[in-house]
Amino acid sequence: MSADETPDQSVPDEVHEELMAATYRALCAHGYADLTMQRIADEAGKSKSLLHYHYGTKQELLVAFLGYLFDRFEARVAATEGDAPETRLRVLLDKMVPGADDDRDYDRFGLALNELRTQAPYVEAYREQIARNEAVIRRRLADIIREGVEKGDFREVDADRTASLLFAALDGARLQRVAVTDPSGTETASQSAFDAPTEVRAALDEFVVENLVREGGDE
Amino acid sequence: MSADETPDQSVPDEVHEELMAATYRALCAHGYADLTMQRIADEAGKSKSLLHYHYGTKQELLVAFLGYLFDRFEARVAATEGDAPETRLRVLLDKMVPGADDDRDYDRFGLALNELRTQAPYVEAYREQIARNEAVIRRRLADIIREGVEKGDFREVDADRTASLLFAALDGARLQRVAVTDPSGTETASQSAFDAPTEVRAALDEFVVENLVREGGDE
DNA sequence: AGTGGCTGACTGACTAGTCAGTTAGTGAGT
DNA sequence: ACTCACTAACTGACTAGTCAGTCAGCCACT
Repeated sequence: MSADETPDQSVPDEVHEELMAATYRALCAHGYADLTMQRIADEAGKSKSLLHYHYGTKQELLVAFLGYLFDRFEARVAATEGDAPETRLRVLLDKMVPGADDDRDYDRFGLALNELRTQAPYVEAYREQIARNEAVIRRRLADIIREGVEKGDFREVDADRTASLLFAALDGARLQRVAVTDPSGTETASQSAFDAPTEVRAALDEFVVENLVREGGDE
Repeated sequence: MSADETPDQSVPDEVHEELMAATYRALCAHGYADLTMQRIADEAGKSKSLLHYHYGTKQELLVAFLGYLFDRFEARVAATEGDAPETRLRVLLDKMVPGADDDRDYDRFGLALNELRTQAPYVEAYREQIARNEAVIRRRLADIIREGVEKGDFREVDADRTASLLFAALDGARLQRVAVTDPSGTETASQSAFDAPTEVRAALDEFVVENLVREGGDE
């Protein structure tokens, strides 16, 4: 089935799921820089050797993990198919920058994922996997915008370019929140009471979404 | 106990400059994850012990380095003072996302700096320094926009919010370019011939800057 | 009785940080 | 001018610790 990215070794689905979930938890708990095979093993309640047994190297395990994440994201996004472009756009944007109401440790995870991503330029296997994932997401954004333009809901804009802006801005916003936010909960520095993702979402709505949507005929 | 908490004062200017430059080069060459005291020392042609002698720990050395970077950026930005808001805005944006024509290893450095930044949530000393730096940059953006609004060059927008969007978008763009770009020069994956920063700059010009600049009466 | 899933003990490579000691320079007393 | 005392800059060798990856063998099946 979806045990696609691990070519030779057929990891039993049940074990695979368990180890991927353990990797997720370990990333949330320790971040990528302090992620060790031992910590993942501890999180799974299994031995470190088992990880090597199933995935070979740490790098291969993490590539498998990226594939696992991608599958999950795709599944979530596919659920919105069929809705109106504007709705789908807003939902997708919300999905990419979870508000404070969302999953508590999503922040910690997004943080760790960003760490992992910064390693992409140095690790070809990461780079491939990540580039593939992001290209698909960006394409989805562009498709939604294109659909909106065709249906007449949106102004005639360059869909790819607009998608790039949205993607980049949200990405940057997430990065900023994450960089300034202390995961232990304490508020830091002088510039508090300022939430980058919220600000950016508001600005995007003002400049892009509102600007995109044609006057008249909604709701 | 010789190594004190105040590196900038205790380290002789000449040596400080040399070691900071060596740190810069070491970051370009190896990235943050593979940055070791030995590599910095090698780059400086000095011993590893010297780094510890002057800065105490690796963390303190890197905090000093962030301060060094910040000073340099401030100096560069201050040079544009006095120009028209629109010009200053465009120049500053260009400065934040260097085109392909710019410094060759700026890409590699920006990459390493992103790595370092992702460690901010885990290292309070980094977080403080980085938050301080970014707050000042964002404030500069906002000031320029505010000035533009006051002079009547720009539409009446929320300066802080707009600055946040610009900052976040450019940040995300830089991150994306960097994540997909292979530092060794080889083109990767299918999605080539697409430069995120360029796309985003274009989109920002379309949605924000053009939108910002007054062209006679509208609204 | 043999195979796949799994483990504990181990290794080799590597790293931040320490420490005793060297070198070069400065200034004071004679 | 020549020691002597002191100090800052600097180094090589070392410690203590971490980590990915290996390997011989255990256990539960069939």
